[in-house]
Amino acid sequence: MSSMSTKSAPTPQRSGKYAGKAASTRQAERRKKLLSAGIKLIGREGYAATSIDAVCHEAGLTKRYFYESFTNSDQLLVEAYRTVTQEYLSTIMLATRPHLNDSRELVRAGLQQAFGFVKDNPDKARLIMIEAMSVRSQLGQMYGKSYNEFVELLVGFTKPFLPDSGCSDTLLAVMAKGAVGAIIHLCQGWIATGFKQPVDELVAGTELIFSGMGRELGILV
Amino acid sequence: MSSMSTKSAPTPQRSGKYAGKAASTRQAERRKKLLSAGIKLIGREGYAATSIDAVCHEAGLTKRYFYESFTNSDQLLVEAYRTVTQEYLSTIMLATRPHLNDSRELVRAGLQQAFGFVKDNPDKARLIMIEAMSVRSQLGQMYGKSYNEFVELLVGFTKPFLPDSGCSDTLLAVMAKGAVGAIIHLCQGWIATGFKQPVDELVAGTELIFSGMGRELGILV
DNA sequence: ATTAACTGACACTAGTCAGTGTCAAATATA
DNA sequence: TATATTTGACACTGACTAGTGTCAGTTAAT
Repeated sequence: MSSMSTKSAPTPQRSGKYAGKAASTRQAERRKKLLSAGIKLIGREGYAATSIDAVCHEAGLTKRYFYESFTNSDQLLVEAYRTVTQEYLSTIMLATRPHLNDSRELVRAGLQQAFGFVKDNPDKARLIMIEAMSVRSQLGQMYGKSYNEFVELLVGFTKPFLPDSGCSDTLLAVMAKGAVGAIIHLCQGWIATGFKQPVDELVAGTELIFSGMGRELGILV
Repeated sequence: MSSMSTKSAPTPQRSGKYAGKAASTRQAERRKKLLSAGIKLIGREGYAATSIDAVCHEAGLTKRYFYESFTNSDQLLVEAYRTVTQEYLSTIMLATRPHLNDSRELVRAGLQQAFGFVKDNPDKARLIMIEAMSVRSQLGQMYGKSYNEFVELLVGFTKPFLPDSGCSDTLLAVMAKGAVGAIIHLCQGWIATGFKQPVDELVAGTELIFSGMGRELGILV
């Protein structure tokens, strides 16, 4: 197994640098290129229509480097999904940060960003909201997981305003999941129809749903 | 092009019957078998993993008969989707018919059936709620269309209870789409986790969402 | 019984794509 | 300059599958 003695370990003549960059740096750059290419193509053409060759071509790399960073296309999808979902959640958290103490403004800012991101990043949105759920294998769990993060974010937003009586946690969870589902579904339809409808209408309608839920939960609006 | 004269039109020696059934009957039966097989396999294994050969095998027929009824697997999916969606809507309309004048009971009965159908027909549910949306091509429009039928059903339910003031039609449409989205999304998660959660919890949570929306719209609850 | 339509099993083609291998050119160090 | 590593282009294999074709056996009617 291990190289034995004098001759079997040839003295490395290089440090791993190439084009002025360390091996790990280059590797990371390649991975990032592939990920971006994957996000773009899967979001634009769909997962089923996106071949590994196409991703590599889009990234300006060859297959060997694909298999350097991913074991198969499923894993690329999983990583792409994770990356974009993370980004999506981050931008929403960022947009809502200034409004954490005003429930009305909190909802508005959150929804504005939730829909705004989709319009500004249609490929990414298609990826996480449409393509991701079709794939079995690992992603099924993956999808559920990030989805829960989303739900937890919402519950986290809600909790501070909640009167401590009210409804059970399970019920609250169902409602939060439903609310997330409403947003996602509206986005899906919005994407499918080429963003015809103005953002404000979507936000306004969703706001009403949320404020209704708030009322139902005993939150003053 | 057209057959010319005396000899070119050989006298047909049969009426088209076979196994005691007319040609059109047999054709329809085969089509139905293929459709059922498609629904089962696509719902169970996913569209991407379902080959035409597999559908034919499941149906107990050979490929020639597939192409007798469908031009390609996309079309099978479209027809399967149309069929199952129709069935789904019908059962909901049936379940709600006795409660058209009591908004509370109407919602309860509708939701009970909306979730109940999913649990009773997991393959069909997976087909129309998960597999269908992933496919581009014709189905994109198809999906949007049936989806709208769903929304219109909901708006139709709501209208009789609606005070004529209130909100615009566009806003109402957004809310209805959101509500449908909430249900579908809850179902998707439910399917993915193997129906662990009891139906009643889902119904109860969704009821709250609906009653909140009702309040927001000025419907007395 | 003979003939023609129908049926089912299966062979065949052509295209796609995942995953691996080869080789020459480019780059860094000695 | 000489050597080893990194890189990119591309060939190659094997598996899968859509769509078409063939052919022998079965059924219905003359």
